[in-house]
Amino acid sequence: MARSWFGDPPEEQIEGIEVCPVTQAQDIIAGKWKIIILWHLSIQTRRFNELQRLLPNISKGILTRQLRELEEDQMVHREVYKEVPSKVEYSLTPLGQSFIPILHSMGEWSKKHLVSK
Amino acid sequence: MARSWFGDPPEEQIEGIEVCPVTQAQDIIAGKWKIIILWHLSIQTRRFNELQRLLPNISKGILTRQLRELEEDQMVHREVYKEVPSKVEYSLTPLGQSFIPILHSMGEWSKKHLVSK
DNA sequence: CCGGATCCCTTTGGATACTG
DNA sequence: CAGTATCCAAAGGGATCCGG
Repeated sequence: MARSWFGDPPEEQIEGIEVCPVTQAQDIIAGKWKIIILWHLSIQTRRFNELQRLLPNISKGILTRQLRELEEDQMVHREVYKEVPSKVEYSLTPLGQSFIPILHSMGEWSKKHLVSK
Repeated sequence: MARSWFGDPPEEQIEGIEVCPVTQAQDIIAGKWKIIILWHLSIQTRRFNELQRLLPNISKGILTRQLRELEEDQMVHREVYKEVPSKVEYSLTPLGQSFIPILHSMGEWSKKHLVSK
């Protein structure tokens, strides 16, 4: 698309409306299990296997990936213990903890409005 | 998946922990644009074209699909005006409105914690 | 055995052209 | 204006295998 004008044809936004702020959050909590994982971790620190058992039918691979992504987004902390049967604990980072109220609101909202859906 | 056992083989849950409640919510707000759309509608009712312009680069097809899914989940109401240049307005249903506090919390959280991520 | 990497398939998102 | 239909690309998810 050639810009055949001089000057600087502005991007033609709708009135000066800025991009809504939830876009960032959306990005972090996307993924089929992210919110659920965060919710469980908001209750207590969990080991890998515990998480897997808590989640309906998630596979190891997926769980690993979702956790890694949450780690990259600074939401989850991963603590590896160098033991014989290896042991890894996941917990919320400060950023993750700051998200807890929202998680619990969502939990309440779910229980209240989505009962038997 | 056939249950080849008599009795009722318990699902081998970890201690009596029930499925976390956010699962339902997760399902509704999954989808790349759902939260963003809901957020915009929480500010005011919008027409199809307005939404399309408010969202960065969403295509008609996707926008339609996301809106339809939100409609199925009773989050969004679709009002069609039988006029010559057709006109459709989207707004939040009562259920959708009950979700507003969470949307705004997420917005605040985003602004506060994810500034320049 | 625990945790994770790999591979493959399904689902989702997206560009474009066409319709009422 | 507000969609549908089609086709394509990309992401996401899941079974299996690998390293300690």
